[in-house]
Amino acid sequence: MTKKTTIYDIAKKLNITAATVSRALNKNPKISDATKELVLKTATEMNYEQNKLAQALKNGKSYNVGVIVSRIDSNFFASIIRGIEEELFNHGYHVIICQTNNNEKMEAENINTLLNAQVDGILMSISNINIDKNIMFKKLLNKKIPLLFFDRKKSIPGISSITIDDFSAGYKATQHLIDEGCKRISHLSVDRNFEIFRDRFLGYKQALSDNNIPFDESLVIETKSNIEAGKEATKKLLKLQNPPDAIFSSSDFSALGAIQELKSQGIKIPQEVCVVGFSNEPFTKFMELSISSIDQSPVEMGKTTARVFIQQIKNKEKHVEQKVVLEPKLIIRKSSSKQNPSK
Amino acid sequence: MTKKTTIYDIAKKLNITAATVSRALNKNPKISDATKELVLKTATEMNYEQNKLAQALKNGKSYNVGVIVSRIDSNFFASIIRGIEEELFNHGYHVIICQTNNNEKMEAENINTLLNAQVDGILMSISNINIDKNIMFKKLLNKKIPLLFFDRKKSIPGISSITIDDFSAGYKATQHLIDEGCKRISHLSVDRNFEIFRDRFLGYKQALSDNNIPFDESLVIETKSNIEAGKEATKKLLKLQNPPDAIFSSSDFSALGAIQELKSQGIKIPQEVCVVGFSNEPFTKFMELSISSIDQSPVEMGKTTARVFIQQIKNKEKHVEQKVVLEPKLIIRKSSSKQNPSK
DNA sequence: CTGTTAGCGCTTTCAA
DNA sequence: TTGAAAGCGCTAACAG
Repeated sequence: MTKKTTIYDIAKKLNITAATVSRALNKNPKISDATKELVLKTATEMNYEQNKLAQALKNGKSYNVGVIVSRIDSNFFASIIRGIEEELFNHGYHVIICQTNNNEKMEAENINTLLNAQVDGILMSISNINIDKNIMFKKLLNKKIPLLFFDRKKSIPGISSITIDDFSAGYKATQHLIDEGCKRISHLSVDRNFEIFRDRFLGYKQALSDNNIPFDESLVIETKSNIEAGKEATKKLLKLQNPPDAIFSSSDFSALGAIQELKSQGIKIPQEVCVVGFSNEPFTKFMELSISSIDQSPVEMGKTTARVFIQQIKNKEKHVEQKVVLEPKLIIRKSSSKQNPSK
Repeated sequence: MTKKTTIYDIAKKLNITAATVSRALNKNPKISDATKELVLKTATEMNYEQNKLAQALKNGKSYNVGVIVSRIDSNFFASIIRGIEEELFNHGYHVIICQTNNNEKMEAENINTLLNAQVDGILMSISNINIDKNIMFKKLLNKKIPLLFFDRKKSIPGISSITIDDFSAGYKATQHLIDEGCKRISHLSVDRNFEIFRDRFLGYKQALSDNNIPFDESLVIETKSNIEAGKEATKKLLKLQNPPDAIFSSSDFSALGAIQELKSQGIKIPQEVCVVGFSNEPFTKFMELSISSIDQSPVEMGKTTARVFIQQIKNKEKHVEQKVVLEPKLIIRKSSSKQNPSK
């Protein structure tokens, strides 16, 4: 519980000046090896600890990075953050996390407090904030600190983003279902104001078109990303005159709901209806009837986001806009393997 | 991209002094409402943003709290962090997350960088650090900033902890299996150097004893917390002369492994063997054969941890040691419901 | 109710 | 190679 030792204490003890101590500690080449060593030694002796705060104030660099997500207790975001943290830690940065619950007000508030905290950058999966009107967001854009989007992005000139190719993901999933012999493929979509969900939908549509399967509006239902919603949507689909023989869901949770509903109505999966989800949530693999899904390699996405951030920090002025697009992986499991249901 | 405005800029514009501006901004009661209003107004006009760094340096309070866990991409820890963040946000604190991967070196390093970053407190789920020998940890204990344990604690005088009653959890799970009519209950344990795993084991043992069921060493296997380990352990158990009719696992993942192994050997669950896991991971609920488990209410645990931290910060000197013990909830699902397998 | 002054701990010109 | 001095932006004690 002793008083903190500062560079002044070290300086006094060594009869040198604080500036020299500072330089020695920072391995400044203009300091003689002798004093360097001496300073380092006494520093540890006196239990000296660098005060990053003072350093940050002086240098205008806090070595803190803000990460904004809707919620952290989703495997997808948690994995991204894991990637970010691991990568950034190696560069001496700390990660401050903020949750928005998809609430615009919270998004703005988080940006605000992060800016006040003088973070060196903000990495965010953007949700409902209005990028044209929101004052906080505009303020953020005017800052010199890098802003990066991951997963959920908005297209803004000069702003980098790290995403997966959601169009390709939608396409792959749909093509796979077609390859399995499905003819009437329905799609459980989520709010298509989000680019990611719109792109998945467009990929789905394109795959149909490329295979000369007519697009049927009634087979597309926009719903929430949860089990109950998946059930409800599936109920509706099954009431159609001509019900689907496959469901591609933009969410693993609604895919699970769909499966539960299908089962409860005695419909065989995958024989009668194939199902593919999205995100490769852990549970999809664990189910007895394992669920096919799209893997977004979230840890990799996080690491990449961190790397791009580091690049931008290093390059100072020339913040080249980077649009990194990771390729999604289709994971085929039982819920959509007619050929080889033992898979 | 304009230069940051400081309180000095505001002061100059208003022909008052920076101190007054500071006071006005901080709603100091000794400032006239007139100037207060004026300052606030010009502050927003000039796009003023408080620099928390300077404030922190001056006050010795960063309003940052460090949270150390083994990994963030586990539903349990992610949920705890969710709770912590939500609660702390309301008090103006930010959460810096660190992952250790159960590695002592990383644990120490994280403590070190967090202290350098001048966090106002450290909330951690401790794993392998040696509290008697590790220099960094001792340094931490000598600090005036609060240290709190959640979930995985060590008993240290003066240090508060927020845990669940793991003994009770082990007891409840075992008692439930006994109530289901199981006679030979095995236990998949994890490294019992951790208090939590030891306590679960002890609860298990106590329940057996209270029900006059002899404790059989051969039914207890210490294993890792993953599917493969669960399978392996179960294989061993099934080779016993007198195999178990129930498995209580300290981990949902090894419980899942156990279930997979049992099934592959054609053993009926729960009719022939009942299974109870631990942690109430999301997947346990989603399985067709849903898995009974112990819910640790992680979000609540996080919120409670945050609240205790806030208390300690407010009470300054009198850091009363608090040992909050939350009651675990047994969630009975299909994997252990002989009576009512439809449950 | 407001101004003056000093300082949190560190870095960084400028000089020597 | 090192020292002296100023300042990052803010707050608090003291004075008026």
